[in-house]
Amino acid sequence: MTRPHKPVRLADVARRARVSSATVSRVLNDPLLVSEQARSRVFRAIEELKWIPNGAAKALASARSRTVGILIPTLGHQNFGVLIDALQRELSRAHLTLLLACDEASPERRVQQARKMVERGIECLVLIGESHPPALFDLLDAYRVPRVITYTSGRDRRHPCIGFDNHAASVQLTRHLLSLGHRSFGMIAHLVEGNDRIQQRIAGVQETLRKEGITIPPAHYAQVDSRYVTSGRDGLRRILAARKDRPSALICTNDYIATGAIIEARHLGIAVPQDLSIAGFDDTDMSAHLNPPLTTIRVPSREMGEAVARYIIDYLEHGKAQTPGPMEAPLIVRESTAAAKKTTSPRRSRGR
Amino acid sequence: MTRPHKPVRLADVARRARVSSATVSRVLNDPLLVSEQARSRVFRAIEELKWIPNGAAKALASARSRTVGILIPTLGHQNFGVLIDALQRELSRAHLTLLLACDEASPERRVQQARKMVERGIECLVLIGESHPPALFDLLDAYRVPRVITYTSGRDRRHPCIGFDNHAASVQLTRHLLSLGHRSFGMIAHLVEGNDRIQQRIAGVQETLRKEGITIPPAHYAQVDSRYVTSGRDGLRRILAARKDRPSALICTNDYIATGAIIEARHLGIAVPQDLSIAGFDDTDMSAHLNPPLTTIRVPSREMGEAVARYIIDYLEHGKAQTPGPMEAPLIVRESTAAAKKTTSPRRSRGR
DNA sequence: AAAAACGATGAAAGCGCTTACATCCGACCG
DNA sequence: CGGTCGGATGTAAGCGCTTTCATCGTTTTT
Repeated sequence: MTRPHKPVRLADVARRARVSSATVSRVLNDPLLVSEQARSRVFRAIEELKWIPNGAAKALASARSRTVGILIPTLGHQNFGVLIDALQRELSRAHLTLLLACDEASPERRVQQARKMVERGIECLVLIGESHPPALFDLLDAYRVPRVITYTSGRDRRHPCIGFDNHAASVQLTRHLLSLGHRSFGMIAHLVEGNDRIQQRIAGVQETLRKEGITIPPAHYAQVDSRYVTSGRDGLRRILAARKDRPSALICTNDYIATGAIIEARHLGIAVPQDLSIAGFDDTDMSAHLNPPLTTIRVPSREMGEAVARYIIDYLEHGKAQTPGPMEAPLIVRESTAAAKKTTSPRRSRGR
Repeated sequence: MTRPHKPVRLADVARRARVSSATVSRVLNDPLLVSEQARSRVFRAIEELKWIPNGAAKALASARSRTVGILIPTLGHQNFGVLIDALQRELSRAHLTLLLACDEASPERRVQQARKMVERGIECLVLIGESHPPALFDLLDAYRVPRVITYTSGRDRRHPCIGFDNHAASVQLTRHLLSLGHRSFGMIAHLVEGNDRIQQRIAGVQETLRKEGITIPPAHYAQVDSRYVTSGRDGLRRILAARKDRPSALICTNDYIATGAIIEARHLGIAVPQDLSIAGFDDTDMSAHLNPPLTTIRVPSREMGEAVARYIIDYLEHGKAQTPGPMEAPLIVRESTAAAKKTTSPRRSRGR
């Protein structure tokens, strides 16, 4: 049942190299403390014995696990994959390993996963977004586990955040559509409980429109339950079925959904962007290649992953830690958005 | 620098519950050994003290890390994400945590990552595909680390494999095209060093064609270097530029590439499937929604992740372990493939 | 030349758990 | 009623490292 023990231990190496175990340990952790001579004997002994140190013992004795945890909603979303990919690569350069857990559905299970990780001794926990059950943060506080939040630049200043401003990006996107003369908007949003990033994107749109005296009629607002292509198709169909008039611009909370909307539009014979402008959020691999190419916000996944890693390494190894400012999430204008056809309904006066 | 110590230890719980430390440990690991009374006192004490056991100490004392490692080429590919997602969810139900490392590029670095994991005491390593540096397997052997290989059903019987037969699936796909009357084939392949799965897919196509006396002319075989959409576009462009005649069917080694090919075809005014049939491999989220929907092989990512988890749990917890047989990777016929136009060049006689 | 300082090393005490092994106690047996 | 058994518990010896502190030559200082 139990894995048979590998018998080589640090003590064996010490014996072989004719030094004390303390010296072997020093060779590994602070080589300069040891004389050239002893050091090379130790290295040779390690080689010869093919010794691999026991991480658990190391962690126990040093109170350092050299492990970082990440709690992610899902790995089905390419952007998260890219982020983690970058994060892991960077961390590994500092000899830190990544403990991964996925959980979107239940906040309680999320706390449980976090507890498991604390038990594992993670030295830092990476979280996506700010909205997590208080119990989760309490846990981290109680055990003094540093945390870093990513994929958002953070609304409240309670935690270190490394990411971009979902709200601002959303505002920018909306302004783009407004500047093209659009006055009638639709939206397809995937709203998962406690997904603050999406909420901010939605809020960004609505607030910006409200300033222009525009609201999205309920019938033109489709709430869907998955983040994938199908939802975009469903969403658009629902919006078109709801009323006889149709929005001239459609904003989707991510690119998968926007892709679905573009696809469905073509299916229904609606010309994009002539009859309907469509915009997304994320800039997926595919987005530039759609027909028409999708106007969207480019989310800096890789950059976030790398920045998070740098932050963690600085914090853990050098004690100092500085979150970089909010990152750029630029608007990428492509051909899925275009000027609105000349207004058919009387222009409302500007609000405010 | 070092994280301040959380002072609650098992001994504190023992004291509070008025039992020995052994009893506390037993409550956690084998509750039935302990009387109802003592047990509940211990549980209460744990509650009150908010004790979280120290995983490193646990691992050291028990020689069990309850940790599983996975080495993955990249997280940028949705299918890998889905696989890991499923794997992690299942493992966590058995209180096993997942250590993740990504590395595609360098085989040496892969071995290094594996070494790190062995140091961490992983009880099993999950690998994608069979082709890895011998040093990697030597390492696992030396430390008696069980392994399971996935994303392939395995050619050599040296390791437990849980996956599907890339070669067979590829044959099936090719036969489909042949049965539609195609005789002139092109291929876009992304060939990464030591990617056995892709090699098998390619071999499956070529062998099947050869049996019909067909070979893919070098000019119609585009080797690309990324697995993403852009490569598909580039690949198709290259193929079309190379000769004046054009294949009637195009096989791509994955769906991202096939997607790119479809997109580029439309761009160039080539009708799919009338002028060119295109097939992929993977069945991405998008594939069913492309225009036209993509004929492909459905890769059972989620199923593989779950099956791998089950296998590991059985092996680790119950000692017995049985790999399920090869999994289904069905051909999904959609509209991107159709009957070849009536042959324009004289039909070759059947080979062999 | 004695004192002080330093660099290299070793001895040994943990780190916080698990797990033989020993012990105790009441139930059950002949 | 003494002896045996078995369940519940405690004692204490590790698990394989790190790290403090002491030790011991060697330099450097005064």
